[in-house]
Amino acid sequence: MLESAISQGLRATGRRMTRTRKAVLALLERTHQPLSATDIYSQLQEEHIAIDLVTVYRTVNVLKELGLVAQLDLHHEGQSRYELKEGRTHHHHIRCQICGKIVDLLLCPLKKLTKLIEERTKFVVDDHTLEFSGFCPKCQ
Amino acid sequence: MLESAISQGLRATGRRMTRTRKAVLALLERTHQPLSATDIYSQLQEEHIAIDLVTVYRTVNVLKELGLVAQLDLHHEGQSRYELKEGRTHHHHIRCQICGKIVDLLLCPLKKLTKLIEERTKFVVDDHTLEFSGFCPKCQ
DNA sequence: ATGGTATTTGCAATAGAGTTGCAATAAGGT
DNA sequence: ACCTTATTGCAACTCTATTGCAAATACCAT
Ligand SMILES: [Mn+2]
Ligand SMILES: [Mn+2]
Ligand SMILES: [Zn+2]
Ligand SMILES: [Zn+2]
Repeated sequence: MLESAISQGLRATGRRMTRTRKAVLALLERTHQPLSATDIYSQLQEEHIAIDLVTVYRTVNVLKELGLVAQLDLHHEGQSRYELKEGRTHHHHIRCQICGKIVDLLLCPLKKLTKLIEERTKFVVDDHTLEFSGFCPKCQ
Repeated sequence: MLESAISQGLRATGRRMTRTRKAVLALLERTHQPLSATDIYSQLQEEHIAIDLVTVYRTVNVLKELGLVAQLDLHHEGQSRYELKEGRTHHHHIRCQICGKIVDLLLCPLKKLTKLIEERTKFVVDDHTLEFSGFCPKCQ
């Protein structure tokens, strides 16, 4: 189970598995859209799980430090979104400009390009972001 | 000259070419890095050109509406940057994680990929963002 | 050149995302 | 059950960006 596997990662860095961390993890686990901090906050409110918004921020930051969660900064969305990495490989997203729906693109086409860029720019490439936006089937 | 060409675009939309718009345009024209609003503000301060920060924001938004300026939201930079489109074609950037240097990547490798994504997701793709980060030659 | 009018500007207030300080609470090893 | 240390909630705060409004200014018509 994810929760106990994660407890280990938490303890290994002197951290503790808490009620709020369980709740955030469980929500991310069962949700298939990347969620913003306020999404997480209000979803847990609806489920009558008491958690402060600041705790949501601290929780996603811890999970990010442990490498369990990816932070997405989508273009023209004023806030970050978070999704579990668990199992899933590196991938990118497309977002509908009308309804906001976000779909995974289960591919990353940038391996070759990275080498080309390193040759041309003399940078060492460490990371990249790639995101598409447009109109989903329902909103066309 | 850029300024008079732009005056036309401004007037065509019932707008006016002003002292502050000239100053922001001239700065973007002579600078080769994408600039944030506060960059523009403080650079003009140094040049003893009086302009309020809110006017900088309003100016880049107008230039964006006219299609003269591109807004970049780079990953993990809390603020947007702006660069003139004048002459330059669609392109992407790489940023140094140490010194913040931003270099143009004079290519966009996403035309074929866009079609593939449209077929797979049934979205109509309208836009994309692509950005690399790493370590520049000096900071390695 | 002068005047009239709509646009633009600066200032102050405001909004929204995210962070920080600190006392109270709770996790978990003993 | 106890003790120590990490975590939480609340409030205050930071930072980027936007909005309302009165004063200033661009620019068109005279
Ligand atoms: Mn995803
Ligand atoms: Mn550029
Ligand atoms: Zn990728
Ligand atoms: Zn492109």
